[in-house]
Amino acid sequence: MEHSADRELKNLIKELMLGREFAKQLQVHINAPYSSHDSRELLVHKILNSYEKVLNMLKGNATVGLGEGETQHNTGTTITMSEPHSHQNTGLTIGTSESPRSLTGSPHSEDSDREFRDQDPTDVSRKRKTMPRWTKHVQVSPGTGLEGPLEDGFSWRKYGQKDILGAKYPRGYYRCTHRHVQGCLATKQVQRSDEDPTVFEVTYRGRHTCTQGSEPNPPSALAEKPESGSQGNNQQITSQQQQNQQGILLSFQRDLKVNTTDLDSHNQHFTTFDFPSTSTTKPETYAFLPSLTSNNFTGDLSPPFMTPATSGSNYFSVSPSHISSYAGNQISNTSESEFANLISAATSATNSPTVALEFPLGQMEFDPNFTFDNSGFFSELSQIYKTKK
DNA sequence: GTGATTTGACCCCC
DNA sequence: GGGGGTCAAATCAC
Repeated sequence: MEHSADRELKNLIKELMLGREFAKQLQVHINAPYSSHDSRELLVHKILNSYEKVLNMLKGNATVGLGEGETQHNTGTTITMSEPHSHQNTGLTIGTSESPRSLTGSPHSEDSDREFRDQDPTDVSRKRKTMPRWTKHVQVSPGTGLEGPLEDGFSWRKYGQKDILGAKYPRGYYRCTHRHVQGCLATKQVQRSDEDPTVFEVTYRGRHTCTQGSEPNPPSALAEKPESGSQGNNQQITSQQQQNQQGILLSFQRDLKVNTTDLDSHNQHFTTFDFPSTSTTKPETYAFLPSLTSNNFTGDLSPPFMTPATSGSNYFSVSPSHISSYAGNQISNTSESEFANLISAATSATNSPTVALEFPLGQMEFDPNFTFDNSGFFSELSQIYKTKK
């Protein structure tokens, strides 16, 4: 079994190294004016594929459920992450094998779902099943006139509304505005609560694969228009999304409360986030994922945690220097430090939540200056991984 | 003119 | 077969 673990670990490392190589290539492309959008997308796709393989490997070995009604409680809004295969909010094995299908799809297609379905119906079915879901309960202040829950930092486009059996109010269906351009598959559903019309149940599905870097929003968009129609969840960190984070924070501070009642009891290994009720924390200290397609990495490595708005996203933040150092490193380190770097790169290269949640981060103590290229951390991580076998 | 929303219809999954 | 999710044409708003 030990040998098996070693072998799997080597496979993990191998796959991560592959991903890192793609990331390096991507970095070159990002900085190269001649690089085409398609080639960058292809690289992103390769990277994601690589990391998803890793995540699947990890899932098979270190699956950790958050348990029923996994929530995070801080100020009042309830966030519930759902088992991807289940339509019930019964728990979470955070992680999805879904790949950003539209990254390779034709961006001109309005109907990306159907197009994809035509390509591989079976896969679509699987993707739909494995699409990560998480739900927020958002209370709006009466009299705000808001019919839908709040901007949350992303731009959404409504594509449907349907009356739901047994529900007083229709359910609204939204998808990412960048779906066509960037193939972002993030969607959300907004359902007003029967019991309390001021409460909206917002169910997010899928991850934001949009970088939004290719069409940056005005930096002040959120700050100046906090009540704008843009809504959504956060999955990646780009320059724009960092701004989005501010909007998210403002939004959550204003309207949301995070219920983490059951979280600790279900998994004490998790690094729980502490969502501040006041806005003294820098947005970038929240763990939003640096986008691969943006070289505008920001953020220090403040304590990693996940914000409700990033449920289903990474909660590692990586500093630019770290990223660049990864890209510049030769693969010549010890296996553990290499693993450390790779994991770090991996966590920065995918917005899948799997890595973060399936590593018992809580066993490590994070200090405010912690960095993920800390080889000690990954040495321990590697050790934990082995002992779980 | 362009982009967002509405809404009836269609498709898929349970 | 029914319900939920999505599509896409029509309509609206800017």
